[in-house]
Amino acid sequence: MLDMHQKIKIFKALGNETRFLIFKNVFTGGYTCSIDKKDPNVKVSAHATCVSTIAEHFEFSLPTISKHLKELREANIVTMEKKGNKIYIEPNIETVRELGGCFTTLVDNFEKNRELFFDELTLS
Amino acid sequence: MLDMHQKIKIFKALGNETRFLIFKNVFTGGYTCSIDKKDPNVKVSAHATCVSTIAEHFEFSLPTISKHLKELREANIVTMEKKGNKIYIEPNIETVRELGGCFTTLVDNFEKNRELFFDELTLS
DNA sequence: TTGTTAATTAGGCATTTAGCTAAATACTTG
DNA sequence: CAAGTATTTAGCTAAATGCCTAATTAACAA
Repeated sequence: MLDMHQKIKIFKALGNETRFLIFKNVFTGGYTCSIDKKDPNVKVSAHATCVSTIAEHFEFSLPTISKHLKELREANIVTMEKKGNKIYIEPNIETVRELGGCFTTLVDNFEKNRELFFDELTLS
Repeated sequence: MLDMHQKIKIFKALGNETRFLIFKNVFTGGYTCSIDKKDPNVKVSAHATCVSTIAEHFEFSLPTISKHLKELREANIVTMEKKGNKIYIEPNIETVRELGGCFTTLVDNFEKNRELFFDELTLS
């Protein structure tokens, strides 16, 4: 389960346009660069991409993108794995799934509680 | 459907501990103050609470809480309705539900695409 | 070993954010 | 209308954020 501070970290990470777009890119942009051009046998996964490849899609400097990626990693919504001198980045599906679940649970509980509340009213 | 900038606004709003806790309070703290003490017939909803009641739960000044609430409202995750000289605040369930759905869809699509990707690999 | 590529760290600067107090606005009540 | 209650606005400051360039680290390749 994600605790409060983990959730806040995730929201802070995604609450910036650049990081949001980087996150999107990690999710959707992986196919074109998932396999190392020089060594097609090196497959990290269907989606993995690397820091400089992501940076190509942005106007910002590489250090800026690197720093943003660090924040996404610290929020645990992407994973980074070093292979050779590259770092491969993937979305952390488990965390994203859990976060979605939190919202769904929140809404469900709210509506259940609201029902209970009005039930009590009609009884009294 | 929530567009990108709406989502970023929501994440930014929830990516601050104070606002996160205010949001939590709007969700969970409503029962004790939902009915106007002086006029029990004024019921906004099972959950509505007001600015100063929320502020009681925090060490911060009222203007600070007010400003945070404004940000939550502008992110469209709470609604505020004026009745007399009080403002009643409720969670915006529809937005929260939609946000949860976004994450679920994201995860589902990712996994579907991953399946497709590996299917293609085995075919070739 | 020397050069090249990939990424991070350090340090600096401009902007934004999060808090405060004091003042203003809006509504209610005597 | 005057006093009281609820909330927002204005204006300020300290801290955090987001960006940059230059320097550093790490791995690979000739």
